[in-house]
Amino acid sequence: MSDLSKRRLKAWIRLLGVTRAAENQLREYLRVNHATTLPRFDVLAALYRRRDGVTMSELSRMLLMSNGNATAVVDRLEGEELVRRTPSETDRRTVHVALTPGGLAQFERLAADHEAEVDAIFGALGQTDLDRLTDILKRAKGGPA
Amino acid sequence: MSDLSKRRLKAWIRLLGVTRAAENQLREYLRVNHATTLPRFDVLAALYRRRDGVTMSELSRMLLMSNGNATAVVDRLEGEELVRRTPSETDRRTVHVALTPGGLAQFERLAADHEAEVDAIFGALGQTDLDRLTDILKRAKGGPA
DNA sequence: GCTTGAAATTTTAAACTTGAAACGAAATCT
DNA sequence: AGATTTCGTTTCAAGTTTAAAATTTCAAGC
Repeated sequence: MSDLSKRRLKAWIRLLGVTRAAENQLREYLRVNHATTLPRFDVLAALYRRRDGVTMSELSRMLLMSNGNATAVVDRLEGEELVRRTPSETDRRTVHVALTPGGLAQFERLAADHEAEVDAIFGALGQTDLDRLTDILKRAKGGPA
Repeated sequence: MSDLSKRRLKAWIRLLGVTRAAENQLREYLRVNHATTLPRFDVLAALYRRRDGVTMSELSRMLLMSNGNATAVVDRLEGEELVRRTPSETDRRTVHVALTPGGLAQFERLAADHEAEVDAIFGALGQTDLDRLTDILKRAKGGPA
């Protein structure tokens, strides 16, 4: 139980606190102003980034959620016609998920507001802060692998 | 849509990714090695920090979760005799929640392992990194209020 | 004392989340 | 080819989470 170990723990607790607070604020924002939720937004954002579509497995890996959960969220979005499932031509196990035109339109309306809200939450951080933060997080994650 | 705004968004996405990855790793660790979950651990940790007990409202504020959710988690922990609810003497609306001796013992078994796991996850970060990270997170949170 | 409003908690319904199990399909190995 | 294993997805049960409504209690003002 070294001193450095305790400092890592404290930093993690603070990291968790800031992240949860920001998530709560974004969740509230999406709920009040756009009547949607964070997981829905996350899925739409992932599909926006990969416009050609992704498999269910890719999706759950991108969002760090279980495959079972990805199925459930996509089910709901599909029910609202925001997302479309297409069976793969080459592998009958695989399913491709992609935005519908309606889903694309909805996401584009959301994205700008979402960015503005993030900008407000982290408004206290300037260029140098962001660079340092990004550098630290990069090394925390995969390490210099 | 300034450039700085986009950088804040990217930093937030990375922050979220690192935090979720770490949470997933800790969740898995607690599940496999201690047959428990993150929310249970969080509640026990909060009650360990405030050994005299806290009210339900305090608890939900500390953990940034809804009051209804705090009720549910405490219900289960109470069912397992890890936690005890005591009505307040002075205010009949309030309930004090505290660790039972068994809950205290279980948390102390968990805490060291948890710290070691956090230490492993963030092992790439040294003293300077942690200081910088903490400083940035402090300013991100409340701002210089 | 009575009313009104705020506070603390619980309850409820719906959504989210996970891990495990089930399923069909593809790949590998004899 | 046939058997086994692996892969991709869905289904399932249990637990987590939230927001909103309901309940009970307290505090103030009248």
